[in-house]
Amino acid sequence: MAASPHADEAVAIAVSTVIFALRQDDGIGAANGDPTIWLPLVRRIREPFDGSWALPGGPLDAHESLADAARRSLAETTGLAPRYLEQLYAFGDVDRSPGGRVVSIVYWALVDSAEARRALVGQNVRWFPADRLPRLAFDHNEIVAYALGRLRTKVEYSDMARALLGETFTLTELRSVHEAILQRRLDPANFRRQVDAHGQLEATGEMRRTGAHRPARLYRYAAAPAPAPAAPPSSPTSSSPTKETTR
Amino acid sequence: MAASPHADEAVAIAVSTVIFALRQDDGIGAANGDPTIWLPLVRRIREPFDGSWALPGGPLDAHESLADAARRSLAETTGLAPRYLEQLYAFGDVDRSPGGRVVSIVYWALVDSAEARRALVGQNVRWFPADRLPRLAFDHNEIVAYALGRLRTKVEYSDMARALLGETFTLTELRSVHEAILQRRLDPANFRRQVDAHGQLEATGEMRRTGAHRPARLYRYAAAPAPAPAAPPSSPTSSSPTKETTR
DNA sequence: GCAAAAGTGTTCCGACTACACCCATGA
DNA sequence: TCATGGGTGTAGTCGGAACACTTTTGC
Repeated sequence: MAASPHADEAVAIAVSTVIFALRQDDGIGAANGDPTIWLPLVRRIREPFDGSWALPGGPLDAHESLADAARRSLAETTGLAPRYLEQLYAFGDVDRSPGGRVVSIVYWALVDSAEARRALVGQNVRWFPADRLPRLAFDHNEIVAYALGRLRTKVEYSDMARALLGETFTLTELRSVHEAILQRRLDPANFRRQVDAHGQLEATGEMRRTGAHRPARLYRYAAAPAPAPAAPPSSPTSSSPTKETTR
Repeated sequence: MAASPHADEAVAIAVSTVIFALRQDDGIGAANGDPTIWLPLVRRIREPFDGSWALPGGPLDAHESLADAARRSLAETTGLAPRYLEQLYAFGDVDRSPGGRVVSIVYWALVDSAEARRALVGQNVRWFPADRLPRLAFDHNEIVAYALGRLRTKVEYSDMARALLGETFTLTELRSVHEAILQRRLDPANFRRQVDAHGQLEATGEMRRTGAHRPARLYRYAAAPAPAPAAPPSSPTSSSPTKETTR
């Protein structure tokens, strides 16, 4: 049944997700300590762009919200359940998809390293370092670049980096997350003061010992995560924009 | 191309715009100097919400970009051509539109006062003060509240306020725009230093004399507007997200 | 003891704030 | 000359950046 008088004039809606995780290794096998940003892509198995790598996603089901569609397609294609999920942008240029007009509502997401290892990697799903991507299907290279920009600006003023870590962590681990995203070194002393000035961290009392040096205190987040993709008073469970997620 | 096996499961796309302007008067007729934020709404002439006020908008045409659809529907319903236009958010809750699933890609826009006076006000188009809206159709009250939040956070770090003013203006006029949006008084001395620290203003050499006091210098913006809804390197004319429009 | 990372202290600087003060005009 | 807004000067405060220094471990 056609959605408009002219069947070929219908506009399809798709929901895709740029999902980030940190990995220690460099892809060749050397775990050199400094984590870098990786993301999972799925190989397309039909035209257009058959064989190309693309963002996980799929059509919007009539009975699910946009965020639910993002979570579902993510689970179906990669097996991943993100800790953080936020709408990025709606991409709707007329010519962005050869062979049919598609508006893509794109989300971006974060998973911690443990969850990332759980991904269903295989013939058609693979992790790529965010700064060394192949030529992707559609306008997905641009979309990833935009998502990376958002990740980098948002890590500086929100607590969203916590979604990339486990329950407890050292300040050096938290700092290395920020360093991986911002791609520059941060002063350990100043970083420490900045994070505990926000008063969201509490020491667990435990220590983590690694290497030939003083052990580090372990911390956890005391406060709930900043209401990132939470809702304005109205609809608490479904998808609504944050008070101000974007600057 | 059928959108889905069941016609009633198709998801429609609409594009709507929250468009802001400043007005001196208070709606009753008293021009008391302090401008306030107003926005135009259109009266719905069919179900659902027949008779209710709603954001200007309409369906997405298959051959136009999202931003073009926003501009077109704005021109058709209100006659307005905004100076500033940027994507706000895609609203897609399942139950937001009784009688059919609709995903609304919402833009927000600014017009200057001269353009605002040009609007086709009539039986079915009227301006409302942004903080005293009636109950609107759909989730449009929430959408306006979200857009107001974005306006208020963005005015503090971008030059987007210029879209609400004419070619030349005094610093007091520019400051009163900020005050109207932020709903608080700003120190004239500090405001002056902040704006010219950004180095975007240049004095025209002209003066504006109003009232029984020292005339004020007129300024204009020297630099091009910050690339608000401009494009990452690729597509210069069409709709792409800004480098970082959202915080 | 020595290297290395954890953690503390201190200084400098730039941005924002508050507010005192002078300037130019119309009435 | 007085009221009013235009415009300048200046001292206080706050947060970030830089970096010296101490602590605690493994070897």
